[in-house]
Amino acid sequence: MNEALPGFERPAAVQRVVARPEGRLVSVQPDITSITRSFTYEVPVAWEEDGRADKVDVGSMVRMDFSGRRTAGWVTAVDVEHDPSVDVRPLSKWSSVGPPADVVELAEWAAWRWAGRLPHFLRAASPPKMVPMVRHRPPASTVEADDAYRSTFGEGVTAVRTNPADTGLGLALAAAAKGRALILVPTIAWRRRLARQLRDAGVGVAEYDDQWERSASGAVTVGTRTAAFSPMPQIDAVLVLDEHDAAYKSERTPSWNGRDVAIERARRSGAPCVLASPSPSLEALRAGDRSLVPSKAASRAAWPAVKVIDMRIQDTPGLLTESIVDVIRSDGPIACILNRKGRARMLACATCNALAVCESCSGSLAETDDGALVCHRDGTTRPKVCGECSGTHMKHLRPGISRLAEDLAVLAKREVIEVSADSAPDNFRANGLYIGTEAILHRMERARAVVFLDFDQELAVPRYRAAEEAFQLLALAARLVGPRFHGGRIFIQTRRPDDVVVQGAVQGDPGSVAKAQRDVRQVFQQPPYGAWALVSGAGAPEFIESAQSRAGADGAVQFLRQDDRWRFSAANHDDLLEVLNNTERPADRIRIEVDPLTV
DNA sequence: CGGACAAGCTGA
DNA sequence: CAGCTTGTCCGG
Repeated sequence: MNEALPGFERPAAVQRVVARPEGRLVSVQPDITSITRSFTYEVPVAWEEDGRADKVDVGSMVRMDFSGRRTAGWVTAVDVEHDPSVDVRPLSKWSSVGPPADVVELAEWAAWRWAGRLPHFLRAASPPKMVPMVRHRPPASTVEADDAYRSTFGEGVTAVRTNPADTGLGLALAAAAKGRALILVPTIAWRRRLARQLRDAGVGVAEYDDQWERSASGAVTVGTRTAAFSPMPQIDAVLVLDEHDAAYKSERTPSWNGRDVAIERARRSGAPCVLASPSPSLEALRAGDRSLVPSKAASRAAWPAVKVIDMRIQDTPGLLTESIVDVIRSDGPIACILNRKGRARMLACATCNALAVCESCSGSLAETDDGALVCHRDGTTRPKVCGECSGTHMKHLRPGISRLAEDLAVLAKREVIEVSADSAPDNFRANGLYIGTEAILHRMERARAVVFLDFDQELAVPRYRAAEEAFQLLALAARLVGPRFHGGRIFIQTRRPDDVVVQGAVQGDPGSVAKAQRDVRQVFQQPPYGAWALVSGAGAPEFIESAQSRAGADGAVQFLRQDDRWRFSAANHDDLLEVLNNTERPADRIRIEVDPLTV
């Protein structure tokens, strides 16, 4: 249409093609998610005169004409060969310093590892505002590591089990004592706190990504998952605090994990890497060349006192038992936890109080419309009969939080403050009684006691990581209430008092939980002893079909259909990603989630 | 992603 | 068969 109108020709720049390029040639990845390859451009000869040409390096952020429009991009290679069969256009602008060459390579690795697109990772690695230049500064580390942490940063990867109340400052200082340290934390609040503490201790700190330029100049860098792509010119130590935290995993596609990028980055830099957590993930224990755990006595002392309330032998019905009356009437901030997430209904036998669980997988059973019991995990059904005593009367165990809050107020003889995702108090009163979901544990900084009103719900979640997640909640509660000599107490109401997760907290022994989990995961080849990915979306059926024909009959990758999504599983990531990355993408959208947490 | 162009559809 | 929609390809 435009071409037909006189005087409305396209701008000359768009049509200009360099027939025989005179300047240096570079590869550029356009900042367009669906474009997954680089294209050759010329560095304009005129840039040689004013020094702009010297700034064009791998990672540089530039602008150029691409397919008829002006687009941003990253230089992914310099001094590339001229291919006479394609036109070469000049770069139109040098925009900013970008990620250094090793981070561009790291981003390429991450795109492979999570079957994602390169621009996504390059964005995470890029400055939020344009940076005209970076001056490298020598590391100004005058700190000395505490004796307790002096040998923590050794060769390779070390999984460190911390005390629940450990703020990570000691480890962070030990990392900074090594030189240019990269420190990852799960939340921005933690980043700010730790950066302030390090500054107070005399460490020059950059907070990623707000202080991108400072990070690029070589400062000790603290940040959340994206900081794994920080532009530090050199890395002498990597520290990941609370490495088990699900916040390290991006919930959007590609759902990459900052901890795992940090491990890879440390490996590539030859830097020691410490993965710290009060409840280490099996992934960290497996990735670690060694692990450091406190003695059983020290660990026990660092945990709060844990009181288990056996719900099978309670006289009063409901979740508000006699055993918690004293604590909810006592002083100090008290948190009562009742997770309502997931609408899974649970049933218990009216006669013997046994929880209705699946015989094959011990997932919780819900009641179907026609009165049978169905397992959330594997879908098996059985008649509404108690597995313990053959009783046929079942009671529902799922009161709502608001209802419970009223009863709790009566019982506690004080005001009860309800906390949920959308109604959270700005600050927690020193003497308040709170009830809500596990979000409370993430919001409060300190508590006198934490009461898990219905811990079976955590144990019975139909996911392979249920036990690990349940124990992480207990570790979080342990952090809030502090060690037993501090008076910190946790109350666990459960029908499974002997469960390894509950006993792990009672004994203050996370190791026993990890060991039990490891055995199960190894037998069933679950992560990290196998690699999983979920594929869903409109294009999924087509994708699965070509993936299956590609994987062939040798069976390196298995395919399991779960409703409208498929689970790919393989013995390791190499086998899994070989299929995921080399299977042609269908026209319809698909979502690939490598290492899903909620299966 | 988004422009270019091809092939398919529709109404007179 | 013009005029429009929908689909597929490809970019330096």
